[in-house]
Amino acid sequence: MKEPTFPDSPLADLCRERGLKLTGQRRTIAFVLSDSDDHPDVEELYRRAVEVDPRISIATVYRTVRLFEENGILQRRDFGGGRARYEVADGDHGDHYHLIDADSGKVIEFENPELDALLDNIVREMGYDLVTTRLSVVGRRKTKPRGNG
Amino acid sequence: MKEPTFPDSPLADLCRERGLKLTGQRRTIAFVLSDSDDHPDVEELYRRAVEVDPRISIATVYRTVRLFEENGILQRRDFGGGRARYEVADGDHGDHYHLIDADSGKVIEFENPELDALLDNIVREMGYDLVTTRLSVVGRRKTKPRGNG
DNA sequence: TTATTAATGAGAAAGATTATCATTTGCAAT
DNA sequence: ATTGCAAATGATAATCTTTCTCATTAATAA
Repeated sequence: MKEPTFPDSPLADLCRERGLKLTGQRRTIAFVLSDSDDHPDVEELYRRAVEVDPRISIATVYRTVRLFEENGILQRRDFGGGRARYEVADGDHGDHYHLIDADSGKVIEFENPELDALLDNIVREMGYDLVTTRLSVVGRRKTKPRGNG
Repeated sequence: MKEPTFPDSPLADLCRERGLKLTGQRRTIAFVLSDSDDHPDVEELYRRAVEVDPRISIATVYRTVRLFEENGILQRRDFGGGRARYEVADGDHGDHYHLIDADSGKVIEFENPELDALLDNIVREMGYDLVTTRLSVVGRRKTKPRGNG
């Protein structure tokens, strides 16, 4: 049998809480996701999952990632490059945003309550309730902002 | 020969200004784009272009759209649904943003100087110069905000 | 443990985009 | 206007990501 043993991750618990069947594969993928603080694509998630349990197929990673997204456990992101990337969804309040370094492509996360409030306001004044915000700003590192340049 | 006759569009001029060879197909695609105020995908652009000049292939639309994006003439957008969508790039100031109706998928454009300023500020304080902002908020139409519901 | 129903694996299929290559075209110089 | 040549195009093959199919396997409740 050789089932790999590791504790249930926070995401695995969430999975159960939502009434989703907690299969071995989902447990593994949830574990891997809870362990990640970056924005892996499906291919990368598959690589990490296989390290934990080789008895997993990429089709299942695709399926699970979609399931988790539909259930608000994951959020899909598009940073260009043709493939979707995923990260654990934020809680009820305090979305976070992404700054992408124009030169290196590096993704830097940030939060900003003032921005949260402003967006909420703008959307409300247009007659809508805010559901999700997808914001990424592309920036270029400033050339030594100190002194007189 | 049967070359369709229509004036050079603003985008065609831009194309020339950037030193790009202005072929018949590019002229047609530029014309179609200048004429569009929505966010067509490549398939849709192809449809519109063929109406103007049937001697055009979808491969060329893909190529042109990529070329224009690389030269800052177009901006690629991702509204979900698996295909890239395009719109004419904003000028130097005043990006615009998108509100997506969660139920209908309709895209509503808006501008907001306060948001422009705040984003600029946030990015600057992180040590970057803002290059592009990609913001779309998903919202759900409020259930009759009048009275006491 | 058994039944039931859903999930999985492996690969085929679909959908979007890019590459290939022979042919055509824009454009600069004649 | 003609010529020459590099670059663009058309048609289609190839690639890449994601979804689907279906026989097999596994999770949950009784």
